[in-house]
Amino acid sequence: MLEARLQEAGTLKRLLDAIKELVTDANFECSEEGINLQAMDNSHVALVAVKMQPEAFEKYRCDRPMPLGVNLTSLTKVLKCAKDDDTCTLKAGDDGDVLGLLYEAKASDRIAEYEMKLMDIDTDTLGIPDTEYDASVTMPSAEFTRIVRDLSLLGESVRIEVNKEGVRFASEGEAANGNVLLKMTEAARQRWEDYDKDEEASGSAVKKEEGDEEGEGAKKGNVKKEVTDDDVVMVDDDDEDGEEEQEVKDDDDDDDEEETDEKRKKRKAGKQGKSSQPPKKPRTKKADGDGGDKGGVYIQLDQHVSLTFSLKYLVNFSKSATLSDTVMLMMSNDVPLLVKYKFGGGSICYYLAPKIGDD
Amino acid sequence: MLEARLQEAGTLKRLLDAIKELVTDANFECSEEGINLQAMDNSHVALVAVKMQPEAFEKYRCDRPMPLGVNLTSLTKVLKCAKDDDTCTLKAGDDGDVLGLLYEAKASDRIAEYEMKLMDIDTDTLGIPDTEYDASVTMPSAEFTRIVRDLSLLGESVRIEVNKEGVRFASEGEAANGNVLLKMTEAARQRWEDYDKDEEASGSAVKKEEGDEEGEGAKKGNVKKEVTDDDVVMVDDDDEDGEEEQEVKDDDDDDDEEETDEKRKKRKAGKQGKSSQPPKKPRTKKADGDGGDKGGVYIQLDQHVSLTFSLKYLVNFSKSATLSDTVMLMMSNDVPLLVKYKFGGGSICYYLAPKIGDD
DNA sequence: CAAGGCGGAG
DNA sequence: CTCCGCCTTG
Repeated sequence: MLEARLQEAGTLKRLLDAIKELVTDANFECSEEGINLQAMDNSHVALVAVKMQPEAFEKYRCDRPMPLGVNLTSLTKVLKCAKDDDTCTLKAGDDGDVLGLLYEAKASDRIAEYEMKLMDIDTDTLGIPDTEYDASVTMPSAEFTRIVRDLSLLGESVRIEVNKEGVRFASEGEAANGNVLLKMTEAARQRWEDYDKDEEASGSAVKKEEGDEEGEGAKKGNVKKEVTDDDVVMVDDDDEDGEEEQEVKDDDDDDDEEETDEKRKKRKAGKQGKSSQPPKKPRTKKADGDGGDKGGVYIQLDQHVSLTFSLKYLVNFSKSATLSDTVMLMMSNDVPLLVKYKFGGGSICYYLAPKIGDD
Repeated sequence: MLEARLQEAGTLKRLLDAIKELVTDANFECSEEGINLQAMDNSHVALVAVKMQPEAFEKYRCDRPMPLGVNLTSLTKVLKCAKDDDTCTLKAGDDGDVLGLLYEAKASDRIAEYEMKLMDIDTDTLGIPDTEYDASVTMPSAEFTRIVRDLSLLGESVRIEVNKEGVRFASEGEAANGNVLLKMTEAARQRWEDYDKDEEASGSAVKKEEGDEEGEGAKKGNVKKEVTDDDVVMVDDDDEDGEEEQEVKDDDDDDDEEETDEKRKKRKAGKQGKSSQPPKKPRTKKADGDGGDKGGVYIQLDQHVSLTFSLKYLVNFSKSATLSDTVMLMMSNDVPLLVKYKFGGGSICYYLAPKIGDD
């Protein structure tokens, strides 16, 4: 029996908007670990993996692992019936042939219930290579969206080159060639150097994706559980209170002359939007001399990489910018690119193999 | 060698948006005088002439005249890759087979470079008739956009009639006829009576367009203006007093026996919209009483003109409203209409021959 | 209200 | 397979 209450139906709506064009049917693998979805895109070129941990939910309960085979087109329709700020509760019985959705308006003067038929889906669960990436680029998701959209006007593919000064996106087309260079900035480094750490600590590092799959399929109860459900509720409440107040006050990111802890947190709240960035310790140093509190990229680099990808897919991936203000691109030569968006209590990862040669 | 740096890429983007549907390929004639473009529209009915003087640029250098044959569709794509407030630098070598575009974010953490292939274009440079226009109408560009869009819903063409009281746009269609009358106002006169002078002084009067092709505008001065301001003001005052009645009479010119409520309403609706026409205040007195600071038209008139044009083209021309709040319509009987928009350091002129007879 | 994406037709 | 028109989204 599954019961998962999401504070904001909008989260789920945006999630489905992000992947519904890539994948039409997928199993929502529900367990006490949360809900995971993994699927090849329709043309079997890209892979999308969504993870929603119990923390993503206001309340989460799942007695035993169960796969819920969902037609995403149908689910999208059903979700359209929710208002973004409705509370959304997912329910499934142990037989798992129907998914119930309950929408409750915050004012609780409106309750809507939907039931969606589920289906059996051949779960061709693919192992995701457990890569240590040579290069990791953390950048504003809107910037990534913009770049791939721009370049897709010119050509079919983009070469992404990372060195420690910056990242370059380059495309060649019939009518024109173009390249965009984003420089690493100190401000970006400070903003993001711990961005992915938090997640590893909480047990959902990139590398773990594969393990999860096997865990679900093969054994049960064996899964790591660093987080208890009780914690989830409490943490969630805390966030609620704190964020509200902070965001109200937040109207100027500009004036960080001297940075107080509070200001710093406020700035984060504003900057991250709906994303989940846990507050990080105050950093007294600031050095935003290189300008802009939104631009810039942060790069971690073991080795120079240069890879070519289909823009069509990247454009599709970039739809997830609605879920987070930040995106990470993880690359190693000759292995699939990982494009990762983190959002409150979860993440969405896209994998795309590089093009070989210069086609 | 050409190097031209534009403060805001948005200017160029808007310029291309304005003409790209009319013209697909054109030569950018670069010289130390600036950049000029002149082309017939695809169906060889209209002519568009763009001028960007060196002052339009933050930095401008062009060692020797060179024509850059540009496919505007491609250029539009490349320009889409710039953010509106990026600095945009155009570069071309002396061989002129490639146009380089460099976009720099103001924060300078983002640099994008594009290279566009150029082409050879048969430069059928057309002499633009060197007309002394009998009538010149200066008005808010948004108003013009609105009027031609409105009327294009009814019919194919519009008759533009100018007398010294105002300008009337009239269309007839299967389902309905409509006409919009804009009156000259004192406020508009004050706003615009010198509007085109500046340009004359700086050597780019309307008549000069043709001259520019050959070299430099030899002469200056264009619209004759025998109309005295005094007359205008007085007339305007009269209008103020008897606005309703005057309009009735105007309508009578066309066909009306007597004014019905319905007609009256139609006319008003047409006249107002988002436009200028300030609500008629009870005859305050002087001309500035008609005071919107945005509405009204300014008319210079030697001779009454009445010409008919294809609305389809005018609607296209009116896209340039993104470039300027003001548009000038210059007319003489039986010669092409000139629709002119001026913007920082440049101008865009459209020429369209009138329809003959009543087709 | 305008632009981009999708679907249908030639 | 390409182009045009309709529909949806920002």
